[in-house]
Amino acid sequence: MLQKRIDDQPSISPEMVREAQGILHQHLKKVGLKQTAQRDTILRTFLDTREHLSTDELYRLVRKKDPKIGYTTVYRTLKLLAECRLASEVAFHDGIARYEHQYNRRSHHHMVCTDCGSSVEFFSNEVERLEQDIGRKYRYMTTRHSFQIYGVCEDCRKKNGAARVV
Amino acid sequence: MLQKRIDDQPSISPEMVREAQGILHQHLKKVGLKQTAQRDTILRTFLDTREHLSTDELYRLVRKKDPKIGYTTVYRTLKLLAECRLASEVAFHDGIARYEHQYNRRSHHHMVCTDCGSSVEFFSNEVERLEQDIGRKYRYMTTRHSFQIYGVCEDCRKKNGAARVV
DNA sequence: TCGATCTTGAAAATGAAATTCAAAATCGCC
DNA sequence: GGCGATTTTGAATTTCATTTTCAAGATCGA
Ligand SMILES: [Mn+2]
Ligand SMILES: [Mn+2]
Ligand SMILES: [Zn+2]
Ligand SMILES: [Zn+2]
Repeated sequence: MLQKRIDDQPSISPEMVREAQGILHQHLKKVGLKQTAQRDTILRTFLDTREHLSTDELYRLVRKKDPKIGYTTVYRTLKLLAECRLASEVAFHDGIARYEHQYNRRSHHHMVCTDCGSSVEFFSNEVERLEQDIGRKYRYMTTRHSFQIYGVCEDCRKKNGAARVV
Repeated sequence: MLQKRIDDQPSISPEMVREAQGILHQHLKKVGLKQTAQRDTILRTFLDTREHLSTDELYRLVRKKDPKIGYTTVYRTLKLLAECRLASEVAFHDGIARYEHQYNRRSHHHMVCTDCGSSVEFFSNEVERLEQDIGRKYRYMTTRHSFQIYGVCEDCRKKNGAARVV
């Protein structure tokens, strides 16, 4: 899946990788789980990307670093990363769960092309504020929100236009 | 699933049922499909509710009116209703697709309790405007958006608070 | 009425997510 | 360093909503 990005952030620095691993290790200790080489490999592979990865996509990347790591472990580790706020699930409504970096990352939303699946990220303070306002109004203790815009990107409109002429 | 409602609209009038059926029949003719008793029964059952129904929930209601109607027909008819804008899918992220009335209904969004699954509806012009703004900015032809707030409702907080004391 | 076309619904297939379980690894403790 | 209780791993299996299949039945224009 293609990714068009608004911000062109550099890949994550070694210090941030160490910091992120520290967060994972601390979380593991806190909930009585154990450090493993698999979990570290999966975290490092995840940090190496800036995409919105499905479990399967991350699994394929992890396999290159250690072919013995199984799909189930990747699936379970992604849940762990979400637990300690290193990753968060993004809903593109294509029927599969996707994850992206969350640590040291500015909160943002996505506009998704329903033709090619590519996406752009955008920022909106209004949406953040709305969560607070509506939560207060109806006495919910809000935890998160989900906001996506769907449409057809310029490239796909051009392609489809050309196809129609033929 | 419980439904707390902001607006307390009366159940749909006979005129609106007729009107909605007209819209379905017109759509069927337009795309070369046929009128059937099953489709009419499913539409009427759907209009009788004001909930956010899963296919299975609607199927159970339809069965009471005509036990011979199968799950697959309900599933397919809900897609038809969405096609002709009588229904729309709502994403509560509980793993199943839900549908609600769309015809003559003000556009709105949902705040969902992650404990009990109940929801409140709210209105926001800002969100509608944001779809336009972001679409224009990144040259997407936008078709729709999806916005939900998640949290814990007051009732669930009370219950959990009580449980904690015990 | 006729017949081409569409519909129906039980059954099967699909596919992502979740669970199972026995062998292997971790880590606090001595 | 080694012990052993506890957790992890990963292949295999299960789950479950959704989607497809297909043969018998219904629709509707001519
Ligand atoms: Mn993103
Ligand atoms: Mn609603
Ligand atoms: Zn596109
Ligand atoms: Zn609740």
